[in-house]
Amino acid sequence: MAREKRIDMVILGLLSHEERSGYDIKKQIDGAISFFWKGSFGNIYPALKDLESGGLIERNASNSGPREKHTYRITEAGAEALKQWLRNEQSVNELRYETLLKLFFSGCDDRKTALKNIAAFRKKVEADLAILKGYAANLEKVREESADHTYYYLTALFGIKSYEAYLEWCETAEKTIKS
Amino acid sequence: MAREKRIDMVILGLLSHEERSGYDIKKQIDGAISFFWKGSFGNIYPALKDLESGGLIERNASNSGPREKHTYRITEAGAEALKQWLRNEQSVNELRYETLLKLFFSGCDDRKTALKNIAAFRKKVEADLAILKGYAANLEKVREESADHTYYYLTALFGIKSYEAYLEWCETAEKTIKS
DNA sequence: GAGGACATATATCATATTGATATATCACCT
DNA sequence: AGGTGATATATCAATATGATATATGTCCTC
Repeated sequence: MAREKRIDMVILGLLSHEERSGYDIKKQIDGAISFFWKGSFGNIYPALKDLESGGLIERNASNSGPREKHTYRITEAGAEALKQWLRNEQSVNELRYETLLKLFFSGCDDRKTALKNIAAFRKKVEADLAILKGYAANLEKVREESADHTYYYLTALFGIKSYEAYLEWCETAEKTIKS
Repeated sequence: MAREKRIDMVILGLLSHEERSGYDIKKQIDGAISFFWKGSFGNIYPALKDLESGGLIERNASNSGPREKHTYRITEAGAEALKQWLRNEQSVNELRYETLLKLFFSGCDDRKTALKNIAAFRKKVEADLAILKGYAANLEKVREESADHTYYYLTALFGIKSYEAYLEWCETAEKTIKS
């Protein structure tokens, strides 16, 4: 069997707080979640249909607005499935870093190429780190309000710590390659 | 268009050093490369055929041994394609961390679940860190021999620095959740 | 030397994901 | 009236994953 559909769990997790449409879900994933998990319309919409036919979510009556938009709510079975997944300690954690792949094969070209790739990586990391820091600062203010905010904060902190380590590594890597 | 086939570049990079079979390539990816890029038979074998028909690699005459095994060598066109890719500064770098996804939604269950997931994550990171450290120690010894080894070492160092940051984060996360 | 376990070697398939594109409405500004 | 960009859903080709199928070679043990 191929890997389980994690997008199902992302959807259930997001719906556990509030009713949402597919479009809303995509926007949310693109925000806070995207740095550790991705989602696309191409898997969100089919997943919504599957979850509905499996009884894990229910579709609300078309909203009153003029535009076609259907929101979904989580069912009890859905909440149970979400909990089961949370309680399963086995998790897939993987990196897909093309920058490291290029560095690994950098012996095939001169060192300037390697340095350029590291410089581009550093630039991206610096930009993303600034975003994460702003996000975490906002979350820290509201951490007392609910446990959820604490968890959101901790995922952001993970990114901050990682990215800071990446920047330190860039220093070392640049020095090593130049020497 | 869907994302470019990076497996092609992994194969070209590996073949740029030595002739190999699909099986050899898989083994190599599973070793040093797997912590930042994955490959499977399901995409390696089709990619070998595509690369061959595109003239980027050539298949050697079946080897003398009794078992079916064909090795491939890189062509000049293949080496050029590899360089072009190396010189393209745009790279896809992404995380897929189910542990963070679970943590993000941990408000749906009690804090014990969150702590268990972090503990499992920590255990895995500690094990992988030990492997990476052993790998890096071996590479440091032979770093003078060729530029390649320096690059291999730097990718391992990236893993070590990241994983050490992860472990620090685990400490903070556990304390925060318990308090 | 028969049998089992495991590594070697290639191939294929169902499922999952990505990234792009298509289509259409709505909100806002000029 | 026209343009831009956000909202909203849907679908598709290309790609990747993980499992399975098939078969041979090697090594150890009983």
